[in-house]
Amino acid sequence: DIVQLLIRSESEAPATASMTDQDGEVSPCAISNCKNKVKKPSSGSPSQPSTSSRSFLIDPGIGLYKINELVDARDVSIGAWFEAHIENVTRATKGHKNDCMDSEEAIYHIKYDEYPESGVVEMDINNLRPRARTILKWSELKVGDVVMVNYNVETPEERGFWFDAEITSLREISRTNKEVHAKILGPEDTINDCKILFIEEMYKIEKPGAYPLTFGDGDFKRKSGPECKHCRADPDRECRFCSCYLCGGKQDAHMQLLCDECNMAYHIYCLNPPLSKIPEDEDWYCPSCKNDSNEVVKAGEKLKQSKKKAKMPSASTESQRDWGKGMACVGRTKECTIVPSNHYGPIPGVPVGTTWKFRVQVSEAGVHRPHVGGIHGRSNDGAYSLVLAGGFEDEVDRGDEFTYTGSGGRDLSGNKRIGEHSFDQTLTHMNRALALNCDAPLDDKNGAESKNWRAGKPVRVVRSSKGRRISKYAPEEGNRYDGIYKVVKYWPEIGKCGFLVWRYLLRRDDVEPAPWTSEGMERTKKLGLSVQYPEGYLEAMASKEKKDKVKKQTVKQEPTSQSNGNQKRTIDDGISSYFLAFSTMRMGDGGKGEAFQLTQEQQWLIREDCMNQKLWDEVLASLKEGPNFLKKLEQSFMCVCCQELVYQPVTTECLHNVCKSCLQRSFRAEVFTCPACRYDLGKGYTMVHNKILQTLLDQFFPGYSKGR
DNA sequence: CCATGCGCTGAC
DNA sequence: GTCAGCGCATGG
Repeated sequence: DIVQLLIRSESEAPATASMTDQDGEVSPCAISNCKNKVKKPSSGSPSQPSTSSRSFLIDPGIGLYKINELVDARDVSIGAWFEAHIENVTRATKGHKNDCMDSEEAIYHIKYDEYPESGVVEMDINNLRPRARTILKWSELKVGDVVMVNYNVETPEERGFWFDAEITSLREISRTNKEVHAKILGPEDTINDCKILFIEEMYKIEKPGAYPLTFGDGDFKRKSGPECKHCRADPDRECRFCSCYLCGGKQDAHMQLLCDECNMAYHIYCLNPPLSKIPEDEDWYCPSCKNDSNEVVKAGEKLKQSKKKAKMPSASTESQRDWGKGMACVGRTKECTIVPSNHYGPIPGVPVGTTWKFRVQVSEAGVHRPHVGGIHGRSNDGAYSLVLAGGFEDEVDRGDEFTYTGSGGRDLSGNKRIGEHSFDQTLTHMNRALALNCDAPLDDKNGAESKNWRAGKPVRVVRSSKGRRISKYAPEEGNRYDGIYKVVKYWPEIGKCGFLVWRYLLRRDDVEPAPWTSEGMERTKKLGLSVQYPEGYLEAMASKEKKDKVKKQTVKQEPTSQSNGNQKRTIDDGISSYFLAFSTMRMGDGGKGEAFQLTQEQQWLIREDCMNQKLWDEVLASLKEGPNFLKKLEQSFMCVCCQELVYQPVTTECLHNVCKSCLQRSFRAEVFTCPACRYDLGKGYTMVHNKILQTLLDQFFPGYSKGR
């Protein structure tokens, strides 16, 4: 399966090393390194690449592309054409192969040769159009041209998605219609006379053989029944090439205009304003397709400043500072996907006591997502987490109980993130969110107190070392996750700053011991929780301070530097219960940490999930590794399609676990094989939701289902 | 699209 | 030691 290949390529490709490769060489296709199941052609031809057939329209190493919408815009103008090498294809976030072919969310990493400063950009395949292969027009077709064709040819055989064909004859039927015959160029199945049915989505090959001949491996199967001549699907099914993009109708084909940019069809009468007749001009572009030649960035030209950047104050100032180099302005490199951003309660796998040097890391871990803000919440829902950083002198911290101050009331002029207190706070935005956590009716005048504070919504609390100036519970370094607290009451008052502030009383309600208690310290030690630094940070600091020959850090950082932890859950009430999951086993071989203890129910469920017995055996072997158990579990039950923990898993006959929705998407695209191993499941396959596995995963990763 | 923000660092 | 001011994620 293509998606799997992409994923493999991510793990096998030397990501950063090859990114900096400046020699201009086309990097070998990462996909070809994979042990994929795509059948190689049995005989080679000079023009056939030595790599196995590639499965994607976009290949490493091919030329000029257009970005309409960047997932990560960095320094690139949206809508720009630019010249680039596809460095490797890293990830298809969603969708099956066939979906990716003509739609949504495949994400690529590419390298700009001309714009090395732009680095890695992720983009949406749908907005990435190969221009090195000219999109053809009927008027340009000549006998002898080599073109890329796919399902637009009528052949006696079933074919893959894309292959080269040489035009052998042309006969003009009308201004808009030609009968075109071609010879397919291929190593094993040269077909002398095939008919090209339509030309949309067809590309002229400027250097025949320079591109892979085959992009698919024959997944497209001709159907025996009636079919649309464009998509070859059921004639009643909507086809993007012959249905009007606006009304969806197929009628009045002679009244349809095809956009020369996106190739979509439009009824002239559906347009706004409508056209009375087919325009004389050869080219026509639909309203949503820009065709501004100023937008094309030629090789060697500088990219235009992106709109977003142009708006920023930095555009007008001539600052010499190299913003973005240090940790002041970096972006996330990871994202917590195991639970949604509006998740209440602990993050599965992050034990109390986990400490990160920088706020951005806390964000990556999903414990407190905003980079700067103190409260994370939603004004109509509640607050999920907060950071105690001693921003207000009049806050009191007694460890298991503390007062906290809302946000706002600060003068942020001058593009600041924190500033002088200069006006009253209101119970809106995050302040309202935090108030909603209190189990009492909202009162934005006088505040409120809960009669049953434990019934409030849980808040993850992080203490920052900055809080040391007012609190002895703050960590010495970095930001430490201290567990779950609840809002006991909140009230407005005039703070030391002289303005009205909203104040909150939070009280700890967590079964995991607090890090400053003796029990907590012991556990921190046992789990080996030391301050985590960003990857390469310590090394960078060390080389920066060469004069300090004395190595301060004797503790070597673990390569993944990710926090680990374990937990189990019986009631999903948002209260941390990792602690119950551990038995304090003694580790004989120097292994640190606590072993993960399964409940009776979990043991029973695992035994019941007999189809996954082999997988469970593997996973259970890491029970002793405590903190690594959940990691291993997550890996083992990852869906190959969406790259996340399987949701509503279907365990296939070939013993792979795929999200039901992912499998359904594959089936909708008429691919009836297992996404993991291509085992033919058959069109009539009944997808059975493995509820036992779902129950188990919900227990191990509380909250993850809610994000799906 | 815009507003918000209990960080962070290099320059002074 | 102080401080200006950046990108970024997030919510609305």
